[in-house]
Parts: sequence; structure tokens; C-alpha cells
Amino acid sequence: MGPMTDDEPHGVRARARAELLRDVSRIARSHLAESGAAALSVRAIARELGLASSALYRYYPSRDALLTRLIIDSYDELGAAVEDADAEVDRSDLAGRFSAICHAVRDWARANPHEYALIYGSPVLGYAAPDDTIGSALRVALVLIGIAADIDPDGLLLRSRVPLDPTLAEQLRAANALAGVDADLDVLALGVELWSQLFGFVSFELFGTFHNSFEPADALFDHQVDRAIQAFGLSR
Amino acid sequence: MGPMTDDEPHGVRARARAELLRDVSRIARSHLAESGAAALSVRAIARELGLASSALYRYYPSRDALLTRLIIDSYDELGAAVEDADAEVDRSDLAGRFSAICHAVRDWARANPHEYALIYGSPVLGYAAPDDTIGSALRVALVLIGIAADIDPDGLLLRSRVPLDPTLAEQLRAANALAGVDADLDVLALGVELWSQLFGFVSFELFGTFHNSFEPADALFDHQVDRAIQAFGLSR
DNA sequence: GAAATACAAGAGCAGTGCTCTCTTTTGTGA
DNA sequence: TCACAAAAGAGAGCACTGCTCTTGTATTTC
Repeated sequence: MGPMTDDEPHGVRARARAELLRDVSRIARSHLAESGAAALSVRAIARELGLASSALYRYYPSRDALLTRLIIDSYDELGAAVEDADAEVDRSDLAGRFSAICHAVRDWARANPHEYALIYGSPVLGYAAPDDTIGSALRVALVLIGIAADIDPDGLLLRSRVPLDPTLAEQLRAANALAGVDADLDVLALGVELWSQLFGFVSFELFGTFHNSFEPADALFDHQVDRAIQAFGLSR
Repeated sequence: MGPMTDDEPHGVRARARAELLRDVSRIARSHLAESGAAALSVRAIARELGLASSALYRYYPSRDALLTRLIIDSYDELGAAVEDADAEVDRSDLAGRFSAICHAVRDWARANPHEYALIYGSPVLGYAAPDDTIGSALRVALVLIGIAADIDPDGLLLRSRVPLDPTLAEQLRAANALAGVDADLDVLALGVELWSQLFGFVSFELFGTFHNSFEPADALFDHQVDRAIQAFGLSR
């Protein structure tokens, strides 16, 4: 046998610890899904585990750390859902891929409203998100940038009437670099705007801003996605 | 003297009551602006007023009722800011009015981030907003619908490729009726989408979803507003 | 002036996050 | 093998929260 790898448990105790870490996360997640982040309580989780509340502090240093765990998990789940939706469509069908991504976001959000509120609602952990979250948070954006890189800028319905602001151009180039692609900057700017629109819509729908004016909102959502596809020049 | 009107204080006590109601709301508002909705505490407000916490329950039946008060105030403040911005532009300058509205929303949100988070972030009072809030919440939407009613549908850059979904058309007609106007349904649908986009952008910026990728976001915001004006066919 | 009403205070309940101390269990190096 | 260190769990306790109930005191109304 080779040398023991580091991620393998160093004994019964390490194994138990890993399992309890997962249990805590699992129960926390179920409480989140049922009652929302505000109602998440360390003591309640401890009760469900049959532990003293103080014991949990050997696993998560604070309630916020636990919330951070849930935030990362939620970002990753949504990110995976979006990546999967994108992967299931023929690579050359850009309109189909974009549509699949939009619907994946909305579907996941509606299936997991509290998780969505946790990551796209008002920040609960102060204004600086922990660094560990940004990797997972970027996944959806990276998929969208990936599509933007494949879009022919000549088909764009709306081009800037004036040259792109140099600051903005620089920011967009940085986004390209982050994703390791070289999308046209006008396409990319449009993409960012439609990205805002997508999550703005989902937030409006989930948070009740539409006040039942668009209930169900399926038709409006489809219309919006279709218009976005036209704006990209992807409609055949 | 004529008969006493009902909204006039019925004595010293009623006058004191009205004043205390305002004081509570004022202090609550200052705590909200400083620490956010999650940190809002009835007991802390009572302390600042030199009252026992139980005394406050004669004025607001619960913390949620107090939060509802703050929600309505915030909606009204944003609504007034948007209405004022719109009113300051020449009525026939639709592009200017739209731009002024967008900037009014963003400026107010950046000046009052906690208030913005309270009304456009994750709902804190469960999923059904109290009925008293919707009147104030609608003000921004009504201003936007008012502009849509004045827009010539022939200038629209993107029209539906297929007839509007009947459900959606009905919902849009209801929105028209709510505002007492008769905007073209394609213009209105585009308006709703740009409405989502506006608040999606502001939420992204305020809640940190851009992760400093677009900091400052002014250039991107201007670009987005300009593109929206083009989509409406308002650029000359 | 007497009765009804409004108000304020204080104690108390059930819950929260988190810390500290104490005991037991487990892993490890001599 | 055995002593020692590290880890884990329990329990008490602190400071805080929203909210209720009782008790005493002002004020308004009849």
C-alpha cells in the first residue's frame, strides 16, 4: 500500500468528525429550505442531532460560518444545474443553450426559494462576502461568458452608438480574462445586462414584487428570453 | 369654531401619542439605516427613548408591524424620488425621462442601501407582503407604465416574432388598467423587462454580486440605460 | 367627582448566539 | 504498555431578543 493520502480519515474519530460535519450541514440545509435563513438556529440543529448546542461549536466556529457553508453549497448547486443545462444542448445551438440556462436558473430558484434568497437576496453576513464563496458564485457567470465568446458580434441588434467607455472596456476585458476567453466587448456588455435582467426577473417573481400581476409568470419569462435571444442576434 | 375634525388630536394625550409614534418611527429608521433590518430591535429603540420595552407595544403591536411601517416609508421615499426625477424633465423628452428615472432609482438605492435591501432584497415578513405596502410599492411601476403609454410602438427595435401569449396579453392589459392608460402591449412587455433589468442591476451592484468586477459600475449602468433607450426606439 | 380608559413600568417566559469549565473518550509517542 | 495530550461532549451561565401579564398611575369622559 502507498502512503496514506491526506483527505482520508486518520482514524475512527476523524471519520466520525467528517460524518458529523456532513450531518450538521444536511440538517442546516433542511431547516433553511423549510424556514429560511433568518430562522436558522444552532440550538435547533443541536437538538435534532441530540447534542448540546455548545458541542456544535467544535465543528462550526459560529452561526455565520454555518451560513457561509450553506451559501457555498447553494451557489454550487445552482452552478451545477446551469452547467448541466448548458451541456445538454448542442454546442452550436447558442439560442438553445442560452434559453436552457435561463430556464435552469428560474427553475432552480423556484424549487429552492430560500436558498435563492440566501445567495441573491439581501446579504446577511455584512457587505463583504467571504472569499471562499466567490469561486462557487462565479460559475453561472462563467457559463454565460462562455456563450458570449461564441456569439458573432455582427448579428448584434444593438451596438453602442458611441465607443465603449474606456473604464467599462477595461472591466469587460478583465471579465474575458477571468473566463479565459475573448468575447466581443459589445456582446459581453449586452450579456452582463441580460444577466442582470435574468436575476432581476427571478427575484421579482420570487420576492413578490410583481404582486400577482404576472401570475403565472411563465409567458412573460419566455417572452423575455426570446427577446434576449433576438438582441444577441441568435434567432434563425 | 366648527366641529372638531377626526384627525386632530383629542387632547394632550393624543398629541403626545402622535409625537411618540413619529419618534419611534424616526429612531427605527435611523437604526435601520445604520445596521440593517436584521439588527432592528424593539428593546434598543425603547432604550433610546428612555421607555420600558413593553411600553412600545402600545404603539406597534409587533416588531413586524414596525418593519412594515419602515417598508412603506422606504417605498414612498423611493417612489417620490422617482416621481420627482421624472417631473423635472420635459414631458416630450421620453428618453430623458426614462434615463432620469433609472438614475433616480440607482442613486436612491446607493444612498439608502439598507432601505433598498429591505424592500427589494429577500422578504423578511414571509412571502405575502402586507396589503398596506402595495400602494406605495407600485409608485415606481406606475411612473414607468406612464412613460410606456407615451412611446410610439412603431419605433420599437424588437417586436415579438410571434403573437403575444394570450395570458401575457391579458396580464399586460390589467397593468394598463391599473395605471389608467392604454400603452401598446409590446412596449409594455419590453418595459417590464427593462424594469426587471434596472432593479436586477442595482441589486447586483449593492449586494456585491459583481464582486468588484464592475467597480465603479457607472459606465456599465449608463451603457445599459442607453441601450434600453435604443430598444424603446427613443434615441434621436 | 366617579368611572372608564390609556399609559408606563417591571417581572417573567421562552428563545437566541456564544463562552467557560469540567469530565470523558480517543489517539499517540516514549 | 502506559502516560500524556488532544479532542469531544455536557452543562451552566451571560447577555440579548420578542412578547405577555400584572400592577400602579395618569388622563379623559360622563
